[in-house]
Amino acid sequence: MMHDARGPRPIPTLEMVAELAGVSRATVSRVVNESPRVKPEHVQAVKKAVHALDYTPNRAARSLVKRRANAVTLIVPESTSKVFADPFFASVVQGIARYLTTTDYTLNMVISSESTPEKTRSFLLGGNVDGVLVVSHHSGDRTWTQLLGSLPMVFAGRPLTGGEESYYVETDNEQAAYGISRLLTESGRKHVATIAGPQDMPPGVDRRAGWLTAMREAGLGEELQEYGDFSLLSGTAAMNRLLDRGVPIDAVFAANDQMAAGAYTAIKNRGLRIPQDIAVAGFDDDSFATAVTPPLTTVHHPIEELGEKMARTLVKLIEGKATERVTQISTSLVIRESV
Amino acid sequence: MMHDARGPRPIPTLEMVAELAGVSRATVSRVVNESPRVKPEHVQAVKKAVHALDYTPNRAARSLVKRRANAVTLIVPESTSKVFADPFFASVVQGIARYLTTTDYTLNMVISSESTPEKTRSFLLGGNVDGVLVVSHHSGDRTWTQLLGSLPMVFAGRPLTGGEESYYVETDNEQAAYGISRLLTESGRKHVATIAGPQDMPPGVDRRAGWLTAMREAGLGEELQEYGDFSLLSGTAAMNRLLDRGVPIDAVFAANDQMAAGAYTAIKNRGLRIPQDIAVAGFDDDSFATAVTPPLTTVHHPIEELGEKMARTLVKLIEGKATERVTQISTSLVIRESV
DNA sequence: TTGTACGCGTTATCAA
DNA sequence: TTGATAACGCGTACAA
Repeated sequence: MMHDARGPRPIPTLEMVAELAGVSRATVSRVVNESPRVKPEHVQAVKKAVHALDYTPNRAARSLVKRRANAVTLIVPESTSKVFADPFFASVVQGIARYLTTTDYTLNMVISSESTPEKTRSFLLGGNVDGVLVVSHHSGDRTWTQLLGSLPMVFAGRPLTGGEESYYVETDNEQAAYGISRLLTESGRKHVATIAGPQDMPPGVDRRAGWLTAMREAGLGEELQEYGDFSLLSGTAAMNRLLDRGVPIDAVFAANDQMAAGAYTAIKNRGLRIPQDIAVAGFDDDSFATAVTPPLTTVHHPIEELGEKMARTLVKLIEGKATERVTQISTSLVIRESV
Repeated sequence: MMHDARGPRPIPTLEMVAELAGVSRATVSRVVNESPRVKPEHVQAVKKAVHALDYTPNRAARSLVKRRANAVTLIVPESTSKVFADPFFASVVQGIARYLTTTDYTLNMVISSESTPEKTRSFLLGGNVDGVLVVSHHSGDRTWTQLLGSLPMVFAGRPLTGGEESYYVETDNEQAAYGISRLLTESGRKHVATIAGPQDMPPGVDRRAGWLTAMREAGLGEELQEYGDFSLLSGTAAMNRLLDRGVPIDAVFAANDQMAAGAYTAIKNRGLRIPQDIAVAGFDDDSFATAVTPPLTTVHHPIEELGEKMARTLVKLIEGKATERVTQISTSLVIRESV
């Protein structure tokens, strides 16, 4: 019995398929690309050969002639990556990747290190990529809005700059924040505070606005505001500042779950009970929401879906199909035990 | 004043650079690839032209001739992605991406959806990728170990199968677990329990082993073991089972921070205090470690570094350079307030 | 030290 | 309906 001549299996080419199937390369190409006018028996022969050889088209060769990379790039600003405790990023990527595997676009990631913006820029503009996805908390980083004219781009969340022309997918933060704040006021709470996010990010601004609307509607005061940076510790600090004011507080809406979790610490440290003394509501429904005791009542924010829709929009854009410029993600209330 | 003739800027080619610099394409190519023997003045002229045109080599064309994709793929098994609450994944990717931007490899991600294993396989074997990184909790998924002979691969963590031949980066889980368990015994605790991870994953096995060694060394019993699945809720459940045994417990080592955080809930619900009544130690130093009260004493696990080393190893492998088959990541103790 | 010429694997054009 | 053949942009023997 002979040895297999092992070693790295040579990568099959279109030419090899053609030979095996007894047709020309052109015909194989047509079959592979599902071109209509090919004699059925040839189609069969080619498919059989493709299968036998386990042939996969060479992306590089294809890109070269089609002048298209069939790839989209996900940009992760370095600033985001440092605040990585946040489950947001992973979920968005998840959604993006999952959708893209159903297309034949490849997803590649770059960390836009401040050190080499040049390098990133020319990579993007060098024809290596058909489109760009930007996930950043400081959404719409100036750096990238410049690329807007040159390359299809989709942002996660409404960019602060260039919002009029750019494509993005966003949650209706204001509406959702309003909804959960109302939950607080309607349950009879009279002194409803908020721990708002940074006011230089849309989610920070909008979630605060939603709270504000609910307060006005309920005829409650607007004084009980403090700001955090979406981190857990900042939530604790903000809650402490609120409690230090010495005025009654019987509920608080935090602009995300991490800050809500932080608020728990401050509240419990003063011997106050959740929700009996102070009701707490959050936003995002991330892993922190169930990590705390009592489990947090919050806004369910389908982040993976956000990623998926970003990718879907980008692909349409690349292929020149009609697409909404802004896509809304819908949220829902998750009632747990903190209100 | 004339209008700029805007519109999508044509992508500059090597040929255009050559023309502008007044040399042949071959010379430009040599300059771009830092080939030594080029007349200095030509080098200057070419560099100038490259800059003027903002020229970037076309990856596709380059791949085609070099028969190399200059790309590595990160595989995320779908099973991992469903348990996405875990900060582990994001950090690993972070580390990988950050390192790769310093090389000229591109990082692309695929979710290995169970639905299309074929597609993934032929993508990988089709010459579109020079190497593969696998990040999975059930490390060394059978699916991928099959590729071992055909493509350079690096795993996050020691694979359960194929561990003898594959390249991987891992934390010395056992040593670290031993270290933090000793912290418990040496502080005078006499009834030290563990909430171990699943015994079908190396981190689960090894962290438990480390605890066991510490117990034996201290002459303490080995009975106080319960298992979780690394999730927060499983931590609570396991701790409850331990407490329900009705025997004394004055310390517990959880195999990760999430389970430790879960244990907090169970402990507090019984009116016990941390660390006065029960000391708690975790593993990973992830965001949960500081999210809980009191802050968790744990093992600092530099996950981003793990990602970086994976990428570094893979690149060496691809380029045929010598590399250790297994790389160890070192940990350290983080003393907070739970012990 | 430089340039010419060929080939990488694929698709597109055109003639048959 | 098919098959030659010419690009696509680049690297690299080889010759000069």
